[in-house]
Amino acid sequence: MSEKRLEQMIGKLKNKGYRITPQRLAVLNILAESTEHPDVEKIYIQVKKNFPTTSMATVYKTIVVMKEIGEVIEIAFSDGSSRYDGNKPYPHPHLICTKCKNILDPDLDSLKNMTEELVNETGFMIQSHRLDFFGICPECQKKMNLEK
Amino acid sequence: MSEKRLEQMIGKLKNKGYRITPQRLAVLNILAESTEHPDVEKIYIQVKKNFPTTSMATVYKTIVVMKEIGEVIEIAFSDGSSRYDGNKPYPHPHLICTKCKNILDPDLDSLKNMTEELVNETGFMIQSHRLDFFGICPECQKKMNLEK
DNA sequence: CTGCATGCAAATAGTTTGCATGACG
DNA sequence: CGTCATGCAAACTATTTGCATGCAG
Repeated sequence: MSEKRLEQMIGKLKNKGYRITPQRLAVLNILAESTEHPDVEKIYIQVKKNFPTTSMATVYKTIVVMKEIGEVIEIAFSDGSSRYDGNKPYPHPHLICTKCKNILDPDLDSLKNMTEELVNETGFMIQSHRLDFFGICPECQKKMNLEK
Repeated sequence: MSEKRLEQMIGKLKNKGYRITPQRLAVLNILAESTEHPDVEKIYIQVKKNFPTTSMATVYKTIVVMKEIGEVIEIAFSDGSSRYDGNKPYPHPHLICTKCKNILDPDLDSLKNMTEELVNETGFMIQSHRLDFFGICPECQKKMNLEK
């Protein structure tokens, strides 16, 4: 499944004339496999396990390339941090726990209707969107109750 | 109308024990009046017109305070830039033109339903959200057609 | 082989902080 | 008057860039 995803990413890279290096592959692997929307730090740590010489710069450069060719999306937060998603590199809703920082991808079909409504009302040509919900996940709610 | 908004902001500041300085007032004025979601730069330029000695640091510090007391929201984008809204300092949808960078506040009542749906499905306790649509506004669409 | 990718270090940009001075309450 | 805010400059942090070397194609 995410095996396929990795193939897709590699294919697109080759198509665009980029080279497939071991470091890039390692970064792609994490971006393709991970459904947890990792940040740069996390990717870097992971990549170093297999490729100890890898530099932060390479991780950043790889992400820039992947964003450019539309195979990775960035989710930037107001605190300056960013998380990345190469598993579903298209706009989709996020459900973010402000306690444990986990990010889920809920299904929200009604979003399509909302977009259509917006087009009709405003005349905008919609290109993409961003929908994040912030809250406390059930697990963290339990923990908070126990602490009291 | 936004006169009232300014009063609100001032009141909250006083309540929390913060002082009302001319520089803060100037920043608050812009944040309260403006429906265009200005960035720090824009606020700074405006404030300098009336208070030439004002520093960037003061603008930043004022924004930090206003965010803390919930009277201003920040909209951070993936390119690192941020825009601020003191006119409607609560979560609401944005409609952003990627050409001219204008930001509108559309009405989308169905968002409430969406949130309820989410709570039922996931058990999350929702605290806030962020909903941005990116596209081309009607004016920019016209310009693009003329250029062809 | 040729040129793009790597990785180190230096540069950058936006934001934050420390501190002496000034002014709100 | 005491304390907090200002404004300058320095510090900081995350990201980007330049360049010599390495390696993919």
